[in-house]
Amino acid sequence: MAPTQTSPWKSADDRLREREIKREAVLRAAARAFSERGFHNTALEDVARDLKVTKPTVYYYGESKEALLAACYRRALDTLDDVTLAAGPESASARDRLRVLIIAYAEAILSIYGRCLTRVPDNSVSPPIRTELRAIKRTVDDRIRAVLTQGAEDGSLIATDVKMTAFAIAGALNAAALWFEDDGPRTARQIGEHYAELFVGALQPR
Amino acid sequence: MAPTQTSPWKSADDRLREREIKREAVLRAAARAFSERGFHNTALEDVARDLKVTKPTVYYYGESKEALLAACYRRALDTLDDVTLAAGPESASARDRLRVLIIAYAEAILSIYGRCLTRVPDNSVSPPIRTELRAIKRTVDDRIRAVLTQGAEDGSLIATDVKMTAFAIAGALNAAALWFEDDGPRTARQIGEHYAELFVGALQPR
Amino acid sequence: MAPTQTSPWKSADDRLREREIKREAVLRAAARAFSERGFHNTALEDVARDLKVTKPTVYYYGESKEALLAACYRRALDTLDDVTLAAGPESASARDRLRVLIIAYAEAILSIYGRCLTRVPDNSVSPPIRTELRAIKRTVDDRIRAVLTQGAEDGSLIATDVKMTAFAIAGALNAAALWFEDDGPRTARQIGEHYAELFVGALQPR
Amino acid sequence: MAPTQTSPWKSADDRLREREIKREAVLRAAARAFSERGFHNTALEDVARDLKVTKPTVYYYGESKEALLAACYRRALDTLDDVTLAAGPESASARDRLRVLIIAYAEAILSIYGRCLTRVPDNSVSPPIRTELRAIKRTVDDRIRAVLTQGAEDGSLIATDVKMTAFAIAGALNAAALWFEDDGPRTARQIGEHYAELFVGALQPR
DNA sequence: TATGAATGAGTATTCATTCAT
DNA sequence: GATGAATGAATACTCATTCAT
Repeated sequence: MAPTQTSPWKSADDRLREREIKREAVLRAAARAFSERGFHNTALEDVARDLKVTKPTVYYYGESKEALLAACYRRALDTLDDVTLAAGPESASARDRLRVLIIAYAEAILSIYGRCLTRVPDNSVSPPIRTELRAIKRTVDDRIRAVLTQGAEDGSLIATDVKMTAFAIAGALNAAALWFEDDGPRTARQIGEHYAELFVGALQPR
Repeated sequence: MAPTQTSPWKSADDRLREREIKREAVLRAAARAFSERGFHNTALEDVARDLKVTKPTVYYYGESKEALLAACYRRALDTLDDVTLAAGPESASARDRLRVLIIAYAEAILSIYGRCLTRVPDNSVSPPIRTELRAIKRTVDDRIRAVLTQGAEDGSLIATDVKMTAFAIAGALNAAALWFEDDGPRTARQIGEHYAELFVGALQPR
Repeated sequence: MAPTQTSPWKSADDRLREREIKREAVLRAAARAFSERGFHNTALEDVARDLKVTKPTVYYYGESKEALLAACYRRALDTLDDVTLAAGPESASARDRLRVLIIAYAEAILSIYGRCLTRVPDNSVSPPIRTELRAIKRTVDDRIRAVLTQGAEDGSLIATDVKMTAFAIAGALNAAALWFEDDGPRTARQIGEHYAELFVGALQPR
Repeated sequence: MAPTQTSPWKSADDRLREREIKREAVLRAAARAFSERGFHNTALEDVARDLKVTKPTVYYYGESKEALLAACYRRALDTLDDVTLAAGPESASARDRLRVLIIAYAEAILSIYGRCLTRVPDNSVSPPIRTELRAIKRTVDDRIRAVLTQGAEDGSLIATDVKMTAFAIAGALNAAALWFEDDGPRTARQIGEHYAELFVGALQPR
């Protein structure tokens, strides 16, 4: 509900919110440019132009080009972290959980940040940040393995080699992020469902 | 057999051969640097230093930086093209052919050129070259699909969705190229065998 | 004692006074930063941070960065002008006047503004301002020469080459401003006395 | 003697020599620009223009702007180090040695590198380099003090306060470097002689 | 008064590429 | 064949300055 009397001055709160919105816009523009044109083929000037602002404004919201990339990576990985954690109730069968997880993973990895993560090699961020990012990747990988292990135990999935199977699933989904486009014929969710069907089918005990 | 009288001057033939050897060395050094440090984080000066020569020498064997990258890509794709074409006699069962193909694909994609192909985004080569390369990729993909289709027909494999299955297989193998190292614990062949087992097992009719 | 009824609103007078105090604080902070870190290595943001305000506030009290520097220079030169003018009564012997003058000069040149003057080259202010400043320097120099000339006349000092002697005295004192620190072992006055002793002794007729 | 047959190709030796000459030219141009316009008011592009080359050429001979400044400083300090070391035979009277030393110091400090040293504050070089430079300054200062001490001992000079006297001498000479110009009315040597006369006279025992 | 946001202008630095030797 | 020298073009980043609020 809007206040009866709206002040033309923004409250401190509004300003903070607006700032967050703008920073998010900068990050999205960067992620889009980086994933489409490549990190080094993108000048921050390009990002600025896409946003219809000037270069220093981009710097006002993002410390440096590298920091921008790192922030995009983190957005992607944090989302992956969240969604893989929440992949269905532990009470459900591993098969159902795997289905949910694959779909959620697909949606995350096919998002603009996810595409940035898979398409831009991490050579361009400093080793400490690289290490930090790899730790999250590892966590996400562990979540996939956990479901497969559960499946081997409850008999709802065959998983002779949990590690490799997890790699194959993630690899296949990541590969999809290399060609996926927002305005393509299928939505991220549809692709996720397709892959879920494929893998759950392939891992179905006979 | 060496000639009875060896001249200190090289024959035109020798010269050509030597030139080929040197060009190959330049390409390998470039592929290694590009895949390890990234295309734009690699200065041709670095490549030159690795070879213990100077920058103009690199130019003597490689037209330009972009051309060097394109040549690395082609080396990788041509090999993939060759090995997928030769994946077992058409007379063999699709299951056996798939096994052979996966192993051969793995060896190719885990080679230094294959790693360059998977790790370096193709944003940095000109659109025409990109198109050319994608055509070869498509051919290779078709080879995988063909084996899967054959498997669906001869009953040695289940492949409800040939296209996606092919993508998943290639995606998983390509993903392996992101972390594979020449001096790691397992050889490319071993990894290939592992994946072959995994996929052939998963696609086994019940 | 406070007025019986204090208004929470400041009088126009108070406001002016407060403004002067704040401007002085800005100038001192600028002088300190410029002399310690250098003019170009100091961003106005740094000055603002030292004062715990923001950049536009600094602009509110100082027209521009260059104007700030010019104001610091003027503070220093005006003080030098004042103290060298007041160096002892004309009736005193030149020797005594020189002693007083050297001490006063030392105190002025070792102040924060004096250090700013000696440490920051005047390349960064516009030629017109440079000219203006040099005129004051010249005046100050003339004051020193006048005392030396008086000494040559009244026989209390030997000064075969007034011009060079004046240069040497000023040069030595200015040089001290390059290493002097407020919290060093000796006060500005002590250093001044030391130099006074040195020069008066050296210029003592035999 | 030129060889009877001059080859149009430069020998490796010639090349090295030429390179040294060019590097020296770059340093001199940098020192000139830095001391006249100030370090930060000089763009390397300006230096390049003075030399009629392009910016990257300047980089070919000088690692970075800071390194260029440091090299200028070192040129100046090394010369000061050399000439103060060689200030007359130890057998000579301290008075004569002081005369020689002041003249030599003056010539060094009034050279283009010396002027760069006195006019450009060392805020712009990194702390390690600053430390290194200050060590040389200290050595030079010690040389002056040593002569004064010798003078106090052999009775050829009065020096009640060796440390301050040395500071005064160096300060006065350094100050001269602030206004000296190559095409001014007096040569560096003349100025040096003038100062030598002044100080030796002032320090003459009565 | 004081501040958050935005910008114009400038500059150090890098690097692919060329060319005379 | 191979190299030292030189350059054109690009780009990240900084900072003084302004303005609406």
